Amino acid sequence: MSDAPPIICWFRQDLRLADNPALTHAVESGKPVIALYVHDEFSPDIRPMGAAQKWWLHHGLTDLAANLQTLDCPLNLKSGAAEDVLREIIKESGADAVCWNRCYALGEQNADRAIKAWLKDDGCEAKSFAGIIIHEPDQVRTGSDRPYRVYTPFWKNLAENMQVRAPLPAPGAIKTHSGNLTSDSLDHWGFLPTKPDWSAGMANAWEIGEKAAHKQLDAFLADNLHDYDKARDNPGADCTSRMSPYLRHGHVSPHQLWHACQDEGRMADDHARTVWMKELVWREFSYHLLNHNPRLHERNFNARFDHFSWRRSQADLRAWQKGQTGYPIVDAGMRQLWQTGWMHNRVRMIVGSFLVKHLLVDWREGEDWFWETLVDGDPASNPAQWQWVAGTGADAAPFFRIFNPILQAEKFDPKGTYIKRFVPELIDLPAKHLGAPWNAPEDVLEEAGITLGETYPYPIVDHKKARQRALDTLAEISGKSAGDGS
DNA sequence: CCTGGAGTTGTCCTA
DNA sequence: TTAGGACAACTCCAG
Repeated sequence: MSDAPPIICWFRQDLRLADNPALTHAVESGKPVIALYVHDEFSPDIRPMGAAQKWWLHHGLTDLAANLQTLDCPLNLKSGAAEDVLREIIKESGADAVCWNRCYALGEQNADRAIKAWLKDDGCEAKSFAGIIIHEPDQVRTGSDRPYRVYTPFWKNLAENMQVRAPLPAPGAIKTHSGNLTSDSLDHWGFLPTKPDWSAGMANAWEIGEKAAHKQLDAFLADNLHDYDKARDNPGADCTSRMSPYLRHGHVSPHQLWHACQDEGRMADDHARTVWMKELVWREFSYHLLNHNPRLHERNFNARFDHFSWRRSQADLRAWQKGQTGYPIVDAGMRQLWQTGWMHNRVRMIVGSFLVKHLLVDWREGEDWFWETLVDGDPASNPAQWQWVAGTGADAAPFFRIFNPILQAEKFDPKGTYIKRFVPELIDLPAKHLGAPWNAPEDVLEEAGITLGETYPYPIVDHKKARQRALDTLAEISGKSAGDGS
C-alpha cells in the first residue's frame, strides 16, 4: 500500500465545514480523509426522520457535498445501519481511524457506544467530539450532583460557568483518500417528495446550507437582535432568528451562534441579547433532558400523566392538522407549518395548548405531527417543548394555564398580518374580528365574502366550554401523587 | 437534614 | 377601566 491508512470523518447532525471538531481532527491527523454520511434507519431505536426533515436533508447534503468538493473531497453516501456501513468501508479502504461529533437521541447514542467499543477492539482509533451542543449532558449537574429538572437553575449555572470554546475555522485544505469508494446516489434515497410534490412552499421559504445559515444569522444580528425580547412575540413580523433548522442539521453550531451574539453585544441591547441566548440554552436543556430521559418523545416526563385518558378523536386531530379548527390563529399556525415546514414559536405554544387542552388530545399526537412536518424537527427540542406545553414535562406549564386562542390572536397579531397571510379566506375581514370570526356581525361577514361553515369553518369547540372541560379533567390528576415511577 | 424561595411564554373574575 | 389575586400543589435547588 502506497497510501497511509485513511481516517473516516462520519458526518451526522453537523453538515458544515466550519467549527466541526470531528472534521478538524480528521484533517489534522494528517491521514487521508474519507468523508461519509450514513442514512441510518436500521440501527435499533432509531427514530426515522420526518418527511420535511428529509426534504431539508436532501438539500443539506447537496450543500455539504459541494462545500467539500471545493477542497477536492468527495462526500460518500451510504444507507444502512451505521455499524455495518463503517465495517464495510474500513474493509474496503483500510481505514484505521473514525471520528464523529456525538449525537444524543437513544438510537444514535447506542450506536455510538457499540461502534466505539468494536472499533477499539479491532485496533481502530475511535474519537468522538462535542459538536452539536455546547455542554455534554453529563457535565451539567446540580449542587447535589444530579441532572437538572428545572430550567432557571440550569441557566444560572451555565450563565455563571459557561466557557464556550472559540469556533474552529473551516479547513483550508483536505488531504483526500484517493481510493475509489462506491457512494449511493442521493436522488435514489427518495428524500424529495414527488407524488405529490408538496415542497414548493418550503423551497420558497428557505435557502439551505452552511453559507445560507450564516447569511440568515448575520441578517438577524444586524436587524432584529436589538429588540428581540420585544419583537419575538409578533408572528407577523418575522423577527426571530430562524436558526432552528440550520441548527438541527448542523449547518451552524451553537458555539458559533453564542460567539456571534457575544460579539454583536456592544450594538445590541443587553437584555435582548440575554433573552436570545436563553433560547439557545433551552436547546441545551432539551438535550440534557433527552440524555437523561431517552424515551422523551414517548413517555411522560411526569409519570402522573401515565394513566390520563386523552380523548381519541381522529376528527379533531385531523381538523387541527389541516388548519381547520375555526380558530384563525390556530389555523394560521398549522398552515404555516404545512406550507413552510416551520412555525413561529409563539404560535407553536398556541396550537400546542389548543390540541392538548381544548381538544384533550394526547401531546404525542402533536409531537408526531410536528416531527413529520417540521424542517427543524429536533429529537430533543420537539418532545421537550411538547411536554412543557402539555404540562407533562420538566418545569412545565401548570394545568390551569390554557391559552385563549382569541385573546392570543388579538394580543400578538393585532393587525391580522399573520392570520391573513396563511388564512387567505379571511383576508377581507376587519382585524378586530380575526380572533373570533363567528362573533362578527352578519353584514361584516357578508361584506368580507365569508360564509361560516362553507368558506371557513365554525369553531370545532367552544373556548369557554373546552377550557372548563380541560380544567375539570386535568384537575383529577393534580395533587394525586403518582407513586415512585422508576 | 432542614428551610425557604421559586418555578418561560396565562386567563378570568372581582373589587 | 384597571389592577390584583386565584387558579394546586409539588418538587426542585441552593444555602
